[in-house]
Amino acid sequence: MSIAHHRRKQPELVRQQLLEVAARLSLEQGAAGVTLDAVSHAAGVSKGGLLHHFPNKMALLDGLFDDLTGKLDRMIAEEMRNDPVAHGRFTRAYLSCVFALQEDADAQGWQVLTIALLSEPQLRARWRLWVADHADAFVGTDSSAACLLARFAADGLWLADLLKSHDVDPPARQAMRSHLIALSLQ
Amino acid sequence: MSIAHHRRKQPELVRQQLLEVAARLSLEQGAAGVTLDAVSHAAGVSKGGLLHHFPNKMALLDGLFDDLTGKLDRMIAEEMRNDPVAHGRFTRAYLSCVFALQEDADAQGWQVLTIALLSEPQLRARWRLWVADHADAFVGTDSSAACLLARFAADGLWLADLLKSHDVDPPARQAMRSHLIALSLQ
DNA sequence: CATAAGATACCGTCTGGACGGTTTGTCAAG
DNA sequence: CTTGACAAACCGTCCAGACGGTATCTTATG
Repeated sequence: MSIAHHRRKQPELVRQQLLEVAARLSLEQGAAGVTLDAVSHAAGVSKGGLLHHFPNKMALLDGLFDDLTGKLDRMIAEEMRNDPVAHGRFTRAYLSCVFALQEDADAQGWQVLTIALLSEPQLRARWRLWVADHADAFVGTDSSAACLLARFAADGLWLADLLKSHDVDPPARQAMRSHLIALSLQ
Repeated sequence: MSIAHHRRKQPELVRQQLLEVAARLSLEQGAAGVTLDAVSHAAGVSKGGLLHHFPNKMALLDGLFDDLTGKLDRMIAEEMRNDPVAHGRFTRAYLSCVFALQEDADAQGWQVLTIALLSEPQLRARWRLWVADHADAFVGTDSSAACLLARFAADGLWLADLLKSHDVDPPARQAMRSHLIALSLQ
């Protein structure tokens, strides 16, 4: 009898909403705040409704993972298309994405994902796979020590942002980025 | 009637054991695996026994935090004492510790701490404090962009080790370290 | 086009188990 | 004999997931 029961059905939108809410909740309340009850309620859907879209909690986290790595892959592909230099091309695209992500609307999603990644061994394994796939794919152009270092530094900055442990002002950020791009070309 | 009741009392040892086990458990089973039941059982102590040493779960995590940051502080101080160059001295000490930590017995502890840090807003705050304190203390010598970058890169490598997402062989590791030390001197 | 017959998208309740924490009791050391 | 170091049973809460139902959508058929 409730609203959602009678409103126009929009499964894809509800699904998206659930993922979005899951990301937001973990930001605000920590990973422990991501409960089926909380997510479904905040998304304006019953728990049964949530479990219809995602048969269990892991599936929800997997959905988040797919969603975000999908976007990341597309962003990276886009960046790589605009880069004429082969050597370090993937690394530079990765850098661009990580630096862009700080102000992006998806930043929240990435943050929850990081937390979930570290917490859930299963998602850790999926991330490992993602990294291995890309390392394989770009072994010819991006396997140098310098490129690896540049990517690690980007990860470190990203981690600092996540923990809000350092405050890096925009000019310093830009300088850092230039430095890392130079590294990727070396 | 049980063993622990009759064995020679050794509270400090039990306390240490509990911290150690908590670290190990989260490594093997993820942060969710760190339950009072699991920790106490694996440490050969009852839950009541655990709660005697740590009045609640947060106190256990706090204990872990104190234990590890204490060790880190001592390691850093030790490294800094042996470094004649003032500029970037803290950064180099930090680098040494992070690189040393990979093979260290405490590595596990640090890994659980990272996970807990990301999961628990309260511990995030404590880490923020630690970073702020050290940034203040060494603002004269280690606040350059190059030093910050070097530390970020070390964090990134550490994260990669935690996630086991990249495999960096020892020579590459060494090269990376040299590079970062050079950065800290620049 | 109408409509029956599924298929899909939900709702709301219930349950079993886990988990953090309390309380009470017991033993041993000083 | 007091106190610290545990044990063991217990409690309230929360949570993942199951289940049975209802409403809307789609499709095929007459």
